[in-house]
Amino acid sequence: MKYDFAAIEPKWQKRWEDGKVFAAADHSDKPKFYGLIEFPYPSGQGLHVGHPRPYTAMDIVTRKKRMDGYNVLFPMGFDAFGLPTENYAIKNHVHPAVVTKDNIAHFTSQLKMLGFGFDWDRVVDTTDPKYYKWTQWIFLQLFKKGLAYKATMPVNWCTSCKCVLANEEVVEGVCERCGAPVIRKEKSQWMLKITEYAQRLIDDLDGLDFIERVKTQQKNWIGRSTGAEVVFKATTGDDITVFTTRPDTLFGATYMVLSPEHELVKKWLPALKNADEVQAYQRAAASKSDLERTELNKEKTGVCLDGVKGVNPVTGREIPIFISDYVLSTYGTGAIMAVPAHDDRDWEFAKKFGCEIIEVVSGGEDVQKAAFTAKDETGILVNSDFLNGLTVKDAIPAITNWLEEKGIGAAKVNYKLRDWVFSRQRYWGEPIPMVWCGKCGWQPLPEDQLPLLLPEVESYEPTDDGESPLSKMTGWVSTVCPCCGGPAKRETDTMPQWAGSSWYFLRYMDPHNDNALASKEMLDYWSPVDWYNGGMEHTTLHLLYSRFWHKFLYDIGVVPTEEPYRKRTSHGMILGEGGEKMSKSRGNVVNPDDVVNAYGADTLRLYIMFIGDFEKAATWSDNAVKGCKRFLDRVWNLSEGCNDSLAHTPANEASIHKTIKKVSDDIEAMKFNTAIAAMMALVNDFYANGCSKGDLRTLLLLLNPFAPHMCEELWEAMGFAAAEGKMACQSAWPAYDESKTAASAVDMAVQVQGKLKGTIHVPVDSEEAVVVDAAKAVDKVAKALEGMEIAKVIHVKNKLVNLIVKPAK
RNA sequence: GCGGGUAUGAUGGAAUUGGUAGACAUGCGAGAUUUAGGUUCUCGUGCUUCACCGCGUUGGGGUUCGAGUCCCCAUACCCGCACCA
Repeated sequence: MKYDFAAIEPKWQKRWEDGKVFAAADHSDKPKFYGLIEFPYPSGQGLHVGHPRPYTAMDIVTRKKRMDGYNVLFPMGFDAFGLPTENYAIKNHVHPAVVTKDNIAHFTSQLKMLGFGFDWDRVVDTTDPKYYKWTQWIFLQLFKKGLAYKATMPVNWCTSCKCVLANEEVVEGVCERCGAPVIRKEKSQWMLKITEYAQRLIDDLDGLDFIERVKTQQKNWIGRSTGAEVVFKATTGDDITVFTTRPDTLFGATYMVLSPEHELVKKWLPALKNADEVQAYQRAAASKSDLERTELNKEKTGVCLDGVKGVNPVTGREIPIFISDYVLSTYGTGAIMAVPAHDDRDWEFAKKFGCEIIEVVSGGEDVQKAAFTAKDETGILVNSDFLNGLTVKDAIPAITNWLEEKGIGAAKVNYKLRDWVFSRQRYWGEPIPMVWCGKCGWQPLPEDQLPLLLPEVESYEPTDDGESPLSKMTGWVSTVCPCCGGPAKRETDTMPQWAGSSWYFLRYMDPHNDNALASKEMLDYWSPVDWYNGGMEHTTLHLLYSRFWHKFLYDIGVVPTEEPYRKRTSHGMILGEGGEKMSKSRGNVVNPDDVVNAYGADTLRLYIMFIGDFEKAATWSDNAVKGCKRFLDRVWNLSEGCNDSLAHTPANEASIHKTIKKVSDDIEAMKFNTAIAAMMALVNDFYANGCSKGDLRTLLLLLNPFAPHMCEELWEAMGFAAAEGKMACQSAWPAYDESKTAASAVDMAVQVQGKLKGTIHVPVDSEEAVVVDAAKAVDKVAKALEGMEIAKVIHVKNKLVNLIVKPAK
C-alpha cells in the first residue's frame, strides 16, 4: 500500500478533534505542563510558512510531554484587533468584525490542516466582547491604582496611520508598521506607568530561564543608570535640576544645556534678549521628525540664552545656559550640566560654541584635544577642591554625600524606559472605559457596565485632526457621569494592539469564565506558563508589556506568580529561496497549503524542523522538502518489510537506544534538526540490518511528535492501537538504557605524531596495551614506526591512540 | 559609536570535556529496475596531479602529543541600541 497522506491526514485530524484528544484536563493527578506560542494576528493573507515553525516546535514539545505523562495545556487564539483589518474594512466597506471572523475561520482551517495538537475548546479572540471585557477591566484596575493617567506630552505621531505610536513601535524614526515618517506631536494621551516597574522588570529576570539575548535586550531597553540629581541656581532665582551619572565632575561643569521644550525656557522667554532666535530654534526642533533628529546628530546645534545664567553650586561661577536638541526632554530632568572635558557630546558642543573646557579628572590625554571619559580607577580628581586626589570611583559617593548634606542634590537612578503611550486614535481596538465629566474629571466606568462595546460607526477612517472615528458617534460619546450623574463624554480613543496580548495566556486557563478573567483555582493550577516560544521582535514590546501587566495583577492579588513565563525561547525567521525575507512584493512567499497538497502536513512539519538551527534564520528550499518526503516514504515502506518479532533486532539494539537518548535530549534542547537526522540514520540502519515489528514500534513512538498523522496510521495498521489506543493519548515515551547505547566494539583512531594513520576495531574499554598492539598492526603505522621507538603513548579510551615516536638509538 | 552574534564541501547544516572534521539531507555522477519520464534501490561525492603523498573549518599568529573547538590580532557579514547626560 502506498503512503497516501492525502487520505491519512484528514482522517486523523477528524479523529483527534472528535475525540477531544488534546483537551487539557482542569483536574488531573498528572503533573501539568503549559506550553505556549504567540497567537497570530489573523491577516487576510492567511498563514505563510513562517507561522508553523514555532507552532510545530511547541507541538513536538507538548506531544512529547503528553507521552511523558503530563497533563498538557497547549492553546491557540487570535490577536485580532489591529490596523490591517481596519484598513481593509475602510477600503472594502465591510465591518472589521466581519473581516476578522472570516480571517479567523481561514486561519483555523489552515492550522487544523497542519495537525497541531491545540485544545480547540479554549480558543480566545481578543475582539470578542467577552474577552475584551477583561482587558477593559484590567485597565480600570490600573487606573484605580494610579498606574493609568492622562497626560499631554510630545508623542510619536505616524503621519500615514494618523495615530500615535509607542516608543517601541518607532523604528529608525519611521512607523514600524507602515514605514511613514514619525513626527513629534503634543497630544493628550492615556499613559501606563510601566516605569514604576522598571527595577522589578530588571531584577526578576535573574530567576527566569530566558535565553540570554532576551534578557540583555530587555535590560538594555529598560536602561538603568545611576547617578545624582544636582540643583543649579539660575541668575533669575529659579532652580535648574539636572541629572548626571558623573557628579564627580561637577567642578568641571562650564555650561548648561536645556532641551528646547524645557519649561524654564518658556518662563524666561519674554526676558531674553534673543527671544526670537530661541523661538525659531524651538520651532525647528519641534518640526523635526525623529529620523531627522538622529540623522543630523553628527553636527550639534543650539542657542545660548542671552539674559540668564546658571551658577555652578560648587565653584560659584556663573556659566552660560544653552538650549539644544541633543538634550532630550523626555529623559532625566530634560536639563544637563555640561562637562566638556569628560563627555564626548559636551566636548563637541563646547568646541563648536567656544565654551571653556576645564580638566577635573587627570589621567587622560590633553582635554583640549579630546574628552577623557574613563570611569574606572585610572582617573584622579584635580581642580576639584575637596575631591582632589580621589579616584573617580571614590569621588562619586563623596560628592553625592556632600550634595545631600548641603541639600542641593541626591543620588538618583534613571531609566531609559518611558511610560507606555496607551491611546490609539483608531476604531478597531478596545474602547477605553473612561468618562470625562466637567465637574468630576476622569471617571472610570463602573465595572458592571463592562464590556463597553464598540459602537457601529459609518466610517472607520481616522480623522485628519487626529481624533478617533468614535468621536463622530455623538450618541455614543454622550453619557452620564458615573460619579455625579451629570452630562459627560466617553473617551473616544481605543487601546493599542498590545493590550489584548498582554494577558491572553491567562484567559486560556479558564476561557469561558464570565465572572473573572480566570478563576483563582485555574490560575493556581496552571500558572505559570512553563515554556513560551516567540519571536525576538517582541522582546521589548509584547514580552515586556505582558510581564508588566502580570506583575501588576500579582500586586493586586489576581494572579499567583510574579512572573508569567518560566522559560522563553525564540525561533529564527524562514527566508524565501535566495535568502531574502518572504514578502508579497518579492513574490517569494511560500504558502503552506501548497506544500501540504503536494507532500502532506507531516512532510512540511518535518522539513520546517529539519531546515536548520531553530534559533537562526533559515532559507526555504523546495528541493530539500523532497528529502523529508523520501524519509517518510522509507519509514512507511518499513512497515511492509518488517518481521513479526516484538523484540529489537540485535544488530539494531545499540542504535535504537542511542537514538532514543538523542531524540529525547534534542527535543528538550530544541535541536529538532539533529533529532530528525538521528532518526534518519536509524532508518538507514533498519534498511541495512533488517527491521522487526518491535524496532519499528520504537521508531514510531519517537517520530510521532514530528509526523503524527503517519505514525498514528502505522500504529493502528500494525495492531498497536487495538491494545494501547491512539498514539496521541498514550503515555509511553520510550526509555533508553544507557549501558545499551554503546556497542560492544568500537572504531578507534590511530595517530602517529598526532597525524591520523588509520583506525582499529577493538572491544569497548580495551586496555592501553591491547590498543597499542592493535595499532602497531596497522600497515601505515608499522611503516611510520620503522627505525623509530615509541617515546610516549596518549590513549583516550574508545576514542583514539596517539603514538609519539623518536628515532631509535 | 556601543553591545551581542556568526564564519565549516557545490548547498542546508553535524561535530559531549580540545580527541577520526563534513553526521543527516540536498545537489551532482555512475549503475540497476522501468517502454519512457518520474518513483525506488545500490555505489560514489572536501580539495589536489584523483594510486601514494600533501592540503583542508574566513585570514594571520600562539598554546598543545593533538585545535572547527582555547588565547591574541585582522577581515567580512548579521542582529540589537543609538545624542539616555
